[in-house]
Amino acid sequence: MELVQIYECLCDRTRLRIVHLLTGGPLCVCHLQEILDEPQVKVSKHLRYLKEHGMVERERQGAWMIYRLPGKPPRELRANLACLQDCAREDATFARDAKRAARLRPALAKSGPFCAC
Amino acid sequence: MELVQIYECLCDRTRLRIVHLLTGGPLCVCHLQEILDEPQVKVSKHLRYLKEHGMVERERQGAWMIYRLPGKPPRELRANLACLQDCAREDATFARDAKRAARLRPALAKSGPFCAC
DNA sequence: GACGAATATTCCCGCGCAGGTATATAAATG
DNA sequence: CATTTATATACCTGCGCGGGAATATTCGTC
Repeated sequence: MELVQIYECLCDRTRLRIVHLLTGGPLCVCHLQEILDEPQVKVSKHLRYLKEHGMVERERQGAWMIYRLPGKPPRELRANLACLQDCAREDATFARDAKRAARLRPALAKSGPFCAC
Repeated sequence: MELVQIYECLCDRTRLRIVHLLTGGPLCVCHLQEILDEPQVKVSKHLRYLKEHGMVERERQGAWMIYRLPGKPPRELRANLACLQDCAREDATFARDAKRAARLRPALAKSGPFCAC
């Protein structure tokens, strides 16, 4: 993985928020959509971008599509994700995103057929 | 400084190399140009971009223009620069850039009126 | 002030990306 | 199979960026 590709993935606000959220664990699209408060197509397209650039993996779970960070991230990615987590701690938007995610993750664990959105 | 702006500055190969080089200390444009082996206009425009985004500062020194990283970088920038330095250590291009810079910096210290290019 | 060296700017082009609208696919449910 | 939910894709638009060619500016030297 090229270092510059990591920065290409992070240089958009929405993508940056998504990656930061996935830092806290996997999420489905509709949860991301609700947390970010952005239109579905926007979230979906950024997820596609991230997937095509090796930044995220996805896995179908019934009607949901679960996105997660790579299981075995290369060293540069791990370093940058740690840095991102560190920096995000002082940012209001990132903090709010994380709080919302914490409220929604239990629903994912239950893994019912339909989303709670 | 917005976190995403840092990534915007680093998401281009040439800019990434420039910022990494400045991590090792200030450099003038013609030295950057020689190290990167890129046309002058390309280097100059990326430097302009970096300056307008608060990533670098510049100072005239005779005929030269010396570029450097900000004297008091905010926390997020410091963290990301450290991360970049760490990641760059394992990359052939960054290593070669740094080696070339080490050979040219003494000329900057002498600070004659004209460049040694 | 003429010249050369160092650097910046202007003008142009092409491409890729961000965003939106509408439509398509896939899965679960009845 | 029809419907609803979840997600993806196709198509269009506008804009900003990367890159090159040519020109301008700034500084030092003679």
